[in-house]
Amino acid sequence: MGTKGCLPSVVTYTSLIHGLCLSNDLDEAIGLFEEMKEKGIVANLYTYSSLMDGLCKGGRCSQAMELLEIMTTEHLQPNTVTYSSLINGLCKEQRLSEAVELLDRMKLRGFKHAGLYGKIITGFCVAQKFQEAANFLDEMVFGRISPNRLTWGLHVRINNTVVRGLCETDPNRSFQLYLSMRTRGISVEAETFDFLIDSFCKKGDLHKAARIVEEMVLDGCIPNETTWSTVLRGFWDRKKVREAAELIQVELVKKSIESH
DNA sequence: TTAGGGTTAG
Repeated sequence: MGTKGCLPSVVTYTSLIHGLCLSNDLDEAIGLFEEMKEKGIVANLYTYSSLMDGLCKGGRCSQAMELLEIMTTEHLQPNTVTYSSLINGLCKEQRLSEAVELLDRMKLRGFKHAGLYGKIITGFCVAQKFQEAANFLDEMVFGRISPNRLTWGLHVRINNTVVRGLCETDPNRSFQLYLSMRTRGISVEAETFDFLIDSFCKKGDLHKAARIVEEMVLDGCIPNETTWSTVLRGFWDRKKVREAAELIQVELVKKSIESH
Protein backbone atom coordinates (compact mmCIF):
# COMPACT_ATOMS: atom_id res chain seq x y z
CA MET A 1 0.00 0.00 0.00
CA GLY A 2 2.81 2.30 0.95
CA THR A 3 4.58 1.98 -2.41
CA LYS A 4 1.40 2.98 -4.16
CA GLY A 5 1.09 6.05 -2.04
CA CYS A 6 -1.83 4.69 -0.12
CA LEU A 7 -0.90 4.62 3.52
CA PRO A 8 -2.81 2.38 5.94
CA SER A 9 -5.11 4.26 8.25
CA VAL A 10 -6.60 3.45 11.61
CA VAL A 11 -9.41 1.67 9.74
CA THR A 12 -6.95 -0.54 7.87
CA TYR A 13 -5.24 -1.54 11.08
CA THR A 14 -8.50 -2.09 12.90
CA SER A 15 -9.75 -4.38 10.15
CA LEU A 16 -6.56 -6.41 10.29
CA ILE A 17 -6.58 -6.61 14.07
CA HIS A 18 -10.19 -7.70 13.99
CA GLY A 19 -9.41 -10.41 11.46
CA LEU A 20 -6.44 -11.68 13.44
CA CYS A 21 -8.59 -11.84 16.54
CA LEU A 22 -11.21 -13.85 14.67
CA SER A 23 -8.57 -16.42 13.80
CA ASN A 24 -7.23 -16.27 17.34
CA ASP A 25 -3.82 -14.92 16.33
CA LEU A 26 -3.75 -12.71 19.38
CA ASP A 27 -0.04 -12.07 19.61
CA GLU A 28 0.00 -10.97 15.98
CA ALA A 29 -2.96 -8.70 16.66
CA ILE A 30 -1.08 -7.13 19.56
CA GLY A 31 1.94 -6.80 17.30
CA LEU A 32 -0.05 -4.78 14.79
CA PHE A 33 -1.50 -2.70 17.58
CA GLU A 34 2.03 -1.80 18.70
CA GLU A 35 3.12 -1.19 15.13
CA MET A 36 0.40 1.31 14.43
CA LYS A 37 1.29 3.17 17.60
CA GLU A 38 4.91 3.38 16.50
CA LYS A 39 3.77 4.81 13.20
CA GLY A 40 1.81 7.45 15.01
CA ILE A 41 -1.58 6.15 14.00
CA VAL A 42 -3.95 6.66 16.91
CA ALA A 43 -6.14 3.71 17.87
CA ASN A 44 -9.81 4.53 18.29
CA LEU A 45 -12.78 2.94 20.08
CA TYR A 46 -13.22 0.34 17.35
CA THR A 47 -9.57 -0.70 17.48
CA TYR A 48 -9.64 -1.12 21.25
CA SER A 49 -12.97 -2.91 21.24
CA SER A 50 -11.83 -5.39 18.59
CA LEU A 51 -8.61 -6.25 20.33
CA MET A 52 -10.22 -6.44 23.77
CA ASP A 53 -12.95 -8.72 22.50
CA GLY A 54 -10.38 -10.99 20.92
CA LEU A 55 -8.35 -11.16 24.11
CA CYS A 56 -11.43 -11.92 26.20
CA LYS A 57 -12.53 -14.69 23.87
CA GLY A 58 -9.03 -16.15 23.99
CA GLY A 59 -9.14 -16.30 27.79
CA ARG A 60 -6.84 -13.33 28.25
CA CYS A 61 -9.14 -11.00 30.13
CA SER A 62 -6.39 -9.53 32.26
CA GLN A 63 -4.74 -8.10 29.20
CA ALA A 64 -8.04 -6.72 27.98
CA MET A 65 -8.52 -5.04 31.36
CA GLU A 66 -5.09 -3.44 31.03
CA LEU A 67 -6.17 -2.03 27.70
CA LEU A 68 -9.25 -0.60 29.36
CA GLU A 69 -7.00 1.40 31.67
CA ILE A 70 -4.81 2.52 28.78
CA MET A 71 -7.70 3.69 26.67
CA THR A 72 -9.04 5.87 29.45
CA THR A 73 -5.66 7.55 29.79
CA GLU A 74 -6.04 8.32 26.10
CA HIS A 75 -9.42 9.93 26.82
CA LEU A 76 -11.36 7.24 25.00
CA GLN A 77 -14.68 6.33 26.66
CA PRO A 78 -15.62 2.66 26.49
CA ASN A 79 -19.17 2.09 25.27
CA THR A 80 -21.71 -0.73 25.49
CA VAL A 81 -19.84 -2.81 22.93
CA THR A 82 -16.58 -2.53 24.84
CA TYR A 83 -18.16 -3.36 28.18
CA SER A 84 -20.12 -6.18 26.65
CA SER A 85 -16.97 -7.95 25.51
CA LEU A 86 -15.28 -7.48 28.86
CA ILE A 87 -18.22 -8.63 30.95
CA ASN A 88 -18.66 -11.68 28.76
CA GLY A 89 -15.02 -12.58 29.15
CA LEU A 90 -14.89 -11.96 32.88
CA CYS A 91 -17.99 -14.07 33.47
CA LYS A 92 -16.50 -16.87 31.44
CA GLU A 93 -13.44 -16.79 33.68
CA GLN A 94 -15.68 -16.62 36.78
CA ARG A 95 -14.29 -13.21 37.74
CA LEU A 96 -17.69 -12.04 38.84
CA SER A 97 -16.79 -9.21 41.17
CA GLU A 98 -14.89 -7.50 38.37
CA ALA A 99 -17.78 -8.09 35.98
CA VAL A 100 -20.16 -6.53 38.51
CA GLU A 101 -17.84 -3.56 38.87
CA LEU A 102 -18.00 -2.94 35.14
CA LEU A 103 -21.76 -3.28 35.16
CA ASP A 104 -21.81 -0.60 37.88
CA ARG A 105 -19.74 1.68 35.71
CA MET A 106 -22.18 1.16 32.86
CA LYS A 107 -25.10 1.94 35.14
CA LEU A 108 -23.44 5.19 36.18
CA ARG A 109 -23.33 6.19 32.55
CA GLY A 110 -26.95 5.26 31.98
CA PHE A 111 -26.47 2.07 30.01
CA LYS A 112 -29.13 -0.47 30.89
CA HIS A 113 -28.54 -3.81 29.37
CA ALA A 114 -30.65 -6.85 30.19
CA GLY A 115 -28.36 -9.17 28.27
CA LEU A 116 -25.37 -8.31 30.43
CA TYR A 117 -27.37 -8.76 33.62
CA GLY A 118 -28.17 -12.17 32.19
CA LYS A 119 -24.50 -13.00 31.77
CA ILE A 120 -23.69 -12.00 35.33
CA ILE A 121 -26.69 -13.81 36.81
CA THR A 122 -25.75 -16.94 34.89
CA GLY A 123 -22.24 -16.59 36.28
CA PHE A 124 -23.57 -16.52 39.84
CA CYS A 125 -25.74 -19.56 39.09
CA VAL A 126 -22.73 -21.48 37.83
CA ALA A 127 -20.93 -20.52 41.05
CA GLN A 128 -23.96 -21.78 43.02
CA LYS A 129 -24.48 -18.30 44.48
CA PHE A 130 -28.21 -18.12 44.02
CA GLN A 131 -28.86 -15.37 46.56
CA GLU A 132 -26.65 -13.01 44.62
CA ALA A 133 -28.29 -14.13 41.39
CA ALA A 134 -31.70 -13.33 42.87
CA ASN A 135 -30.49 -9.91 44.00
CA PHE A 136 -29.64 -9.02 40.42
CA LEU A 137 -33.01 -10.28 39.20
CA ASP A 138 -34.66 -8.01 41.78
CA GLU A 139 -32.51 -5.15 40.59
CA MET A 140 -33.71 -5.72 37.04
CA VAL A 141 -37.30 -5.52 38.21
CA PHE A 142 -36.76 -2.34 40.24
CA GLY A 143 -34.72 -0.75 37.48
CA ARG A 144 -37.32 -1.69 34.89
CA ILE A 145 -34.68 -3.41 32.82
CA SER A 146 -36.57 -5.80 30.64
CA PRO A 147 -35.29 -8.16 28.01
CA ASN A 148 -36.18 -7.66 24.37
CA ARG A 149 -37.62 -10.06 21.85
CA LEU A 150 -34.26 -11.77 21.46
CA THR A 151 -33.13 -11.98 25.06
CA TRP A 152 -36.53 -13.02 26.38
CA GLY A 153 -35.88 -16.75 26.12
CA LEU A 154 -32.62 -16.43 28.02
CA HIS A 155 -34.36 -14.41 30.68
CA VAL A 156 -37.01 -17.07 31.18
CA ARG A 157 -34.36 -19.73 31.57
CA ILE A 158 -32.41 -17.66 34.08
CA ASN A 159 -35.45 -17.02 36.26
CA ASN A 160 -36.25 -20.71 36.30
CA THR A 161 -32.67 -21.61 37.16
CA VAL A 162 -32.56 -19.19 40.07
CA VAL A 163 -35.87 -20.45 41.51
CA ARG A 164 -34.60 -24.01 41.37
CA GLY A 165 -31.27 -23.05 42.88
CA LEU A 166 -32.88 -21.19 45.76
CA CYS A 167 -35.08 -24.17 46.65
CA GLU A 168 -32.15 -25.80 48.36
CA THR A 169 -31.06 -22.94 50.61
CA ASP A 170 -33.94 -20.50 50.82
CA PRO A 171 -37.33 -21.91 49.80
CA ASN A 172 -39.17 -18.79 50.93
CA ARG A 173 -37.21 -16.55 48.65
CA SER A 174 -37.59 -19.09 45.91
CA PHE A 175 -41.35 -18.90 46.36
CA GLN A 176 -41.23 -15.12 46.32
CA LEU A 177 -39.39 -15.13 43.02
CA TYR A 178 -41.80 -17.72 41.68
CA LEU A 179 -44.71 -15.41 42.47
CA SER A 180 -42.99 -12.47 40.89
CA MET A 181 -42.38 -14.50 37.75
CA ARG A 182 -46.06 -15.28 37.52
CA THR A 183 -47.05 -11.64 37.81
CA ARG A 184 -44.48 -10.70 35.19
CA GLY A 185 -45.73 -13.34 32.77
CA ILE A 186 -42.53 -15.38 32.76
CA SER A 187 -43.44 -19.00 32.21
CA VAL A 188 -42.53 -21.46 34.92
CA GLU A 189 -41.11 -24.68 33.55
CA ALA A 190 -42.50 -28.03 34.66
CA GLU A 191 -39.25 -28.98 36.32
CA THR A 192 -39.26 -25.77 38.33
CA PHE A 193 -42.69 -26.62 39.71
CA ASP A 194 -41.32 -30.03 40.71
CA PHE A 195 -38.42 -28.41 42.58
CA LEU A 196 -40.71 -26.02 44.46
CA ILE A 197 -43.20 -28.69 45.41
CA ASP A 198 -40.49 -31.04 46.58
CA SER A 199 -38.84 -28.33 48.63
CA PHE A 200 -42.06 -27.33 50.45
CA CYS A 201 -42.97 -30.93 51.11
CA LYS A 202 -39.59 -31.47 52.72
CA LYS A 203 -40.11 -28.35 54.78
CA GLY A 204 -43.48 -29.64 55.89
CA ASP A 205 -45.36 -26.72 54.36
CA LEU A 206 -47.92 -28.85 52.62
CA HIS A 207 -50.43 -26.12 52.01
CA LYS A 208 -47.95 -24.21 49.93
CA ALA A 209 -47.00 -27.37 48.08
CA ALA A 210 -50.64 -28.07 47.32
CA ARG A 211 -51.15 -24.53 46.16
CA ILE A 212 -48.26 -24.82 43.75
CA VAL A 213 -49.62 -28.08 42.38
CA GLU A 214 -52.89 -26.30 41.77
CA GLU A 215 -51.21 -23.43 39.95
CA MET A 216 -49.14 -25.87 37.98
CA VAL A 217 -52.25 -27.60 36.72
CA LEU A 218 -53.87 -24.23 35.97
CA ASP A 219 -50.86 -23.44 33.79
CA GLY A 220 -51.49 -26.59 31.83
CA CYS A 221 -48.54 -28.50 33.28
CA ILE A 222 -49.42 -32.06 34.18
CA PRO A 223 -47.53 -33.09 37.31
CA ASN A 224 -45.64 -36.30 36.75
CA GLU A 225 -45.84 -39.32 38.97
CA THR A 226 -42.92 -38.27 41.14
CA THR A 227 -44.53 -34.93 41.93
CA TRP A 228 -47.85 -36.51 42.78
CA SER A 229 -46.29 -39.08 45.02
CA THR A 230 -44.15 -36.44 46.72
CA VAL A 231 -47.21 -34.42 47.64
CA LEU A 232 -49.29 -37.42 48.61
CA ARG A 233 -46.49 -38.75 50.77
CA GLY A 234 -46.25 -35.37 52.43
CA PHE A 235 -49.92 -35.44 53.35
CA TRP A 236 -49.87 -39.11 54.15
CA ASP A 237 -47.17 -38.62 56.76
CA ARG A 238 -49.61 -36.57 58.78
CA LYS A 239 -51.90 -38.87 60.60
CA LYS A 240 -54.70 -36.39 61.11
CA VAL A 241 -54.83 -35.51 57.46
CA ARG A 242 -55.08 -39.16 56.63
CA GLU A 243 -57.98 -39.61 59.00
CA ALA A 244 -59.75 -36.60 57.55
CA ALA A 245 -59.19 -37.89 54.05
CA GLU A 246 -60.67 -41.23 55.04
CA LEU A 247 -63.71 -39.52 56.48
CA ILE A 248 -64.20 -37.53 53.30
CA GLN A 249 -63.93 -40.70 51.31
CA VAL A 250 -66.64 -42.32 53.42
CA GLU A 251 -68.86 -39.28 52.83
CA LEU A 252 -68.26 -39.40 49.11
CA VAL A 253 -69.08 -43.07 48.90
CA LYS A 254 -72.30 -42.49 50.88
CA LYS A 255 -73.31 -39.60 48.59
CA SER A 256 -72.63 -41.53 45.45
CA ILE A 257 -74.76 -44.40 46.70
CA GLU A 258 -77.57 -41.97 47.59
CA SER A 259 -77.47 -40.29 44.22
CA HIS A 260 -77.80 -43.59 42.44
C1' DT B 1 -15.12 2.85 6.23
C1' DT B 2 -13.55 -0.27 11.57
C1' DA B 3 -16.09 -3.21 17.33
C1' DG B 4 -20.51 -7.68 20.47
C1' DG B 5 -24.65 -10.39 21.57
C1' DG B 6 -29.26 -11.95 21.76
C1' DT B 7 -34.41 -16.20 19.27
C1' DT B 8 -36.67 -19.68 16.58
C1' DA B 9 -40.04 -22.49 13.56
C1' DG B 10 -40.19 -24.13 9.15
